[in-house]
Amino acid sequence: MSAVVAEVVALPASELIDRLSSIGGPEATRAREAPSTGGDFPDLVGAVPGKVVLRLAPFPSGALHIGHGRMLFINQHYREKYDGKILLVFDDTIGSEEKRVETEFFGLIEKDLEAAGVRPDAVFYKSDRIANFYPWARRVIDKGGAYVCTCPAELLRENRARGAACAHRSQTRDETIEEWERMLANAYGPGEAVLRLRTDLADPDPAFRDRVLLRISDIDHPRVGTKYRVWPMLEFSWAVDDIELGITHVLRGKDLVIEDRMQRYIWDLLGITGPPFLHWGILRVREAKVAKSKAYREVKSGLFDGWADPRTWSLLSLDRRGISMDAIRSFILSFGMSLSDIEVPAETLYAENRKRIDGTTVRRAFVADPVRVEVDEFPDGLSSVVLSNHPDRPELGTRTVSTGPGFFLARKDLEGRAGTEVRLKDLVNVELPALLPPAGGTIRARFTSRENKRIPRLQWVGASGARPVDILGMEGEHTAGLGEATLAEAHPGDILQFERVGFVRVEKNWTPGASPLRVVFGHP
RNA sequence: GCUCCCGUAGUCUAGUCCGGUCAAGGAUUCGGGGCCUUCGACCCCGUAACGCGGGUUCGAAUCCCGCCGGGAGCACCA
Repeated sequence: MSAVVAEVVALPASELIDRLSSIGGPEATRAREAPSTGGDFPDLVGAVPGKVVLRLAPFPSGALHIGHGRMLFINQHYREKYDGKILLVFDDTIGSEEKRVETEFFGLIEKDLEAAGVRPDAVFYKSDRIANFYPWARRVIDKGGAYVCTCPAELLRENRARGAACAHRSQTRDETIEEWERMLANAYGPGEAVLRLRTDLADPDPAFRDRVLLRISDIDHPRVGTKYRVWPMLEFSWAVDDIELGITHVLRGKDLVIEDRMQRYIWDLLGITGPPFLHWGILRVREAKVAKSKAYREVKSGLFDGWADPRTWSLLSLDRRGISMDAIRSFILSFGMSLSDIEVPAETLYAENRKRIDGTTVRRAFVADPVRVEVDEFPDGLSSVVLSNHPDRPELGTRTVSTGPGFFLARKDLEGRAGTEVRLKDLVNVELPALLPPAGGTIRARFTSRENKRIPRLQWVGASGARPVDILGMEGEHTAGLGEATLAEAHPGDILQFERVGFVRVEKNWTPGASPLRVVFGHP
């Protein structure tokens, strides 16, 4: 029975509703009326459970970031809903000078997917499939749907804006075939000739007028080198591969809407019925200001600490900060398939993560910029104290830490409190001296009482056994401080809450005399 | 400028297709209180929204028209 309950509790609300509805009865009604916390995901038209095939198509030029996360988790959501398959298709056509394919990112992206728990059912590389695009191009040409244009790119653009035809547009089909063969036979250099789709120059959408299907590039591809010179554009390659790979539903960002129309246009021309398209809007996390290209530069230059640097906001970096993929998934799915562009504060993601870790995360004391405080008249026999690991969760146990008379307090906590009585949290009350010391100095405070007074309560670390700690912050900055002695037992991967600082993830354990405890700041 | 898309509280979202059960639900933020985690955890309570103007209707967040605002595309990038 309990196993059944656990299973039901673990189900996403949408699936719960589906299942209850299939059972029928009053439960179904209640579930349907229950308020939804998540976003809305429409049914996929024509989807047959077990037969749905989706695809992820990243361009290997960087680590996946939270925006890509939306692609990942939406596809994953539908895969689960319909018991479908997900193909990972690296969109590694030749790109451009600015946007290059790099080998290292194939592995990195597969790692990202694994971390996200999205296991593709198969992996493909566009670059393996280039030759196959040529006969398809020929089919389009045979239908009279394309022509070879040798206009310079700028002229092509101008004509497109004006809706003007160039001389090449009136090519006969045979001429096009001949020119196309010449393109394939290396008669043209890069930029000298392209195969263009013949749409309608009067099309109201200037973006849709005679777009380019294939072009010539001599860029050295990391997987296939210079084996091919004629490369497909994204739209054409997908017009082919969405059919060849048997994709049943294309889910993509709304920046790609015009590509839908291109693909459909080509399919109509060839008498093919392709899959339907669904889109989502742009998702931005307010704090994630670093653009992908900048992150790329900073990682390359070494200014950032690799793709897991917190400043990249890559999925890898969030994992490093102890933000679970499950939290990221819920966060992302809460936006549904909305087409409006959204900017959401990172706090919303943090809240999602907190729900998962707060109840199970032990509390530890840490003070930044520590000031040594000697407490005069500190009670004899109070050499240690038993503290709860979690204020509301006794089941998380306790730990014993050694106390005074020597302590470290955070300088920030001391500021403005000279000469006042404060409480060392969970311990004793002391009176601070009238003057605070310069950096590195020691102050003497005086023990006053042990009663629980409602006065400012300060975080403290017992001087005996205090461990050095280094926190890597979200801006890549390091904060040095001291933590309680129990931190000697913290291991890489542990998630802790430094009280009044925030949740951190341990990256490197403390080693006597060699290394401080290194942690990465997660979130408040 | 042209094309397409989107407008529910500070932010995100449910509801809009099939008008009444929505004097609009949830999350987060914010405010107040609690707490030996004060600011920034956690718990409790609370504030807060249908972009504007017309129309249809007994009745509109939901349907129609106009306006305004925001975004994306207009690359031989993806």
